[in-house]
Amino acid sequence: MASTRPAAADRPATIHDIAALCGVAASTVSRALSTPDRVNIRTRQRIEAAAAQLHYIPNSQARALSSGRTGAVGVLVPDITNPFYFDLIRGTQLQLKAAGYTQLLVDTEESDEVEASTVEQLRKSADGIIVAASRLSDDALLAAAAKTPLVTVNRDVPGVPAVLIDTPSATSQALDHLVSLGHARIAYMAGPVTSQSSARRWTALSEAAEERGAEVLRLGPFAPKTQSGAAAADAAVHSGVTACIAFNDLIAIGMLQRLRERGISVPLDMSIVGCDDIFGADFCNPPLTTMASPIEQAGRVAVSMLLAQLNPLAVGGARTRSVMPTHLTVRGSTGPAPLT
Amino acid sequence: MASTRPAAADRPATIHDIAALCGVAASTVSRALSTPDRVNIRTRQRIEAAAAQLHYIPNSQARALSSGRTGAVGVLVPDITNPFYFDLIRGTQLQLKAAGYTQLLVDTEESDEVEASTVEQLRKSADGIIVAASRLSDDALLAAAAKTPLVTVNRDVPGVPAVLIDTPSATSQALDHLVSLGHARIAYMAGPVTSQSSARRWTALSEAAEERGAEVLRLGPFAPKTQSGAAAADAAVHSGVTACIAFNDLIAIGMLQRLRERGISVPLDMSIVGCDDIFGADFCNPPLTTMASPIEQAGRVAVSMLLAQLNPLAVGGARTRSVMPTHLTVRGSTGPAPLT
DNA sequence: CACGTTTTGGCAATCGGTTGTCATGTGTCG
DNA sequence: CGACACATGACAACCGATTGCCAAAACGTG
Repeated sequence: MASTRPAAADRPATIHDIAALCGVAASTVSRALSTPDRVNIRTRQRIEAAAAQLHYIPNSQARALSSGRTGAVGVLVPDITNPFYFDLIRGTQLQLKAAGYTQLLVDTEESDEVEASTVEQLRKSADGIIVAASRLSDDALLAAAAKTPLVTVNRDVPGVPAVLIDTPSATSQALDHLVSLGHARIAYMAGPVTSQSSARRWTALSEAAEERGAEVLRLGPFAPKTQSGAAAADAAVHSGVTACIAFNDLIAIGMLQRLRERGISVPLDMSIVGCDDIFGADFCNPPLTTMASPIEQAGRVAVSMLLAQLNPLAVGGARTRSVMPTHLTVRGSTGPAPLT
Repeated sequence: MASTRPAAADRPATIHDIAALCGVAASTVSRALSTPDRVNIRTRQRIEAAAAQLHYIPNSQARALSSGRTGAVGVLVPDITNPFYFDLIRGTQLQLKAAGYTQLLVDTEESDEVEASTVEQLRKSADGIIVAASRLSDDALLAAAAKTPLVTVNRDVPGVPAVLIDTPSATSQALDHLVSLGHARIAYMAGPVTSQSSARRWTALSEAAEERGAEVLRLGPFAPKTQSGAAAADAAVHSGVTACIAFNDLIAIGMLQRLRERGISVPLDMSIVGCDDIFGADFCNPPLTTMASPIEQAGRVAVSMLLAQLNPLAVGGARTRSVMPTHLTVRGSTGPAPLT
């Protein structure tokens, strides 16, 4: 049909196109689509019909610019290739999508600098941020949280909403498990020095060990990668312990491989406990005894907490801290202590 | 200092703040920052100093709105939790960051509908799109590529730039390997029906089998998850083959687990070949013989091809197709055919 | 029927940049 | 020394939506 409008080009439709088609003002279209109550139901239906007909998709940039809300949430993880984060990412992705948000996933490469600059960057282009296993200092996190809605995962800083995974308590379970199997000298293969969860876990472990009269020693730090497992295994063997609790499954799996290479039997000569129950923990050789937790759920909870900050509609203050339970999953990598 | 300007608030600095500080127009600031040559070097330096002093960070929304360029690239994968994509994602992330782009990672949940709507969505908020293992039809992909710069990975559609992983040729290698071990009846455990790589691989495999006088049969389809491995293993056992080539490592690993449960020895009773050499393929039990390729590099190449589309500065036409080599990595899951 | 109240919808400013146009100012050359 | 090209920077129009403000319309009531 011959139209007098400038161009019904192939270009995506805007509210102006809709307005022209309906013979109303662009602002009315905007209202009809975002605050339906402020507009006559019949006008609204005409507008909705026109929007559908034109395959209208709102321009998120423009919306962000004028409203200040971007509809995006940044999710920062230290290492995308660490399977631990798969489930977390999956959880955040699902929950964010359900709420109509877009996930901006960034790998901070275990670097506090990348993390800091990303947080700063995201302050403009995201409505909120979820930071997993932050490498930032408490102060930096606190400052960031003051400027942007932010939720941490596995990082406990007073004043910053957080989802915590209760590995410390699972650590005691792991210790009990090993002690009951007759192990008396146990090593903790520590994670990065900047990792708060590693520190918390070691504290819990050494306290629990004292109560039970077991001896624990701390080795490392080790990078949370399977490659570090070789060094960890060698350190463990050299230290003479009969059982190890690793910072995470990656290190534990790496140890398994190295010990096998060295002809040291797991669990006959050495027992290994991992942490996180990542992809692979159930099919490595031997299958790994590890501390499991509902990671995907942690991601969902983190999103919920963040959204509660963004839309403080609920009267009661939103939960600002959530602790995910963790339990020990016993598989084949732990067994009775070798006879001396 | 007492300033006459409206507000030196805590709010992030804009080019207007810089302009006011330097006593020039905002447009000059814009030019100084984006087209430095168009501005006097001394003015420019003053502006740059002011920008640094004010910790100026450009607002990406505003920039996107007026320039049309968002500085973001969408990366679509069917399943974030599939380890195959870790390396790909890592590759795209690194290369994109190096080029100053932001990665928008989306999990399309193996759904063509989600994929289609995401592509449409991203058309506005990203400068280009990389689609891994697309579930869309050739026509849909072609149409999308016409509207948005787009590169596919592992999906060959004429007219759409693509990075292909040459698993078909590796499939022949795998077949040779198995035939030389004495296997005569071999099953291919197919992937999703919508997966083009699965189809291509089957074609290559059946052709190669004909040349070599081996018998191959196709079982499935199976979902690319370890859970499907159980069904795959049972189907393989029932079919009476002595060796299987699986669509990917997830299925292969699942088969390993199931066969172990059923007391069938790998590789004594059954040989298994996977594909992708994902995380876990080297430490499962037994370690998996699999077809390996430089996935991270594939991600980087995909980004390069996309960026070449975005900035067609090079005179010669950009490469529109790139094939990544694949080779067979022999580990413990394959061995001589059992004596009949 | 007049008046007050509530809906309803239009106008225009605004978000923070980019970019085309144009008026200067500077330098070079014949 | 005049003419001309070019470098420079100001102005203003946009990009596509949101939103405060106000006027017109619709409604109800006495």
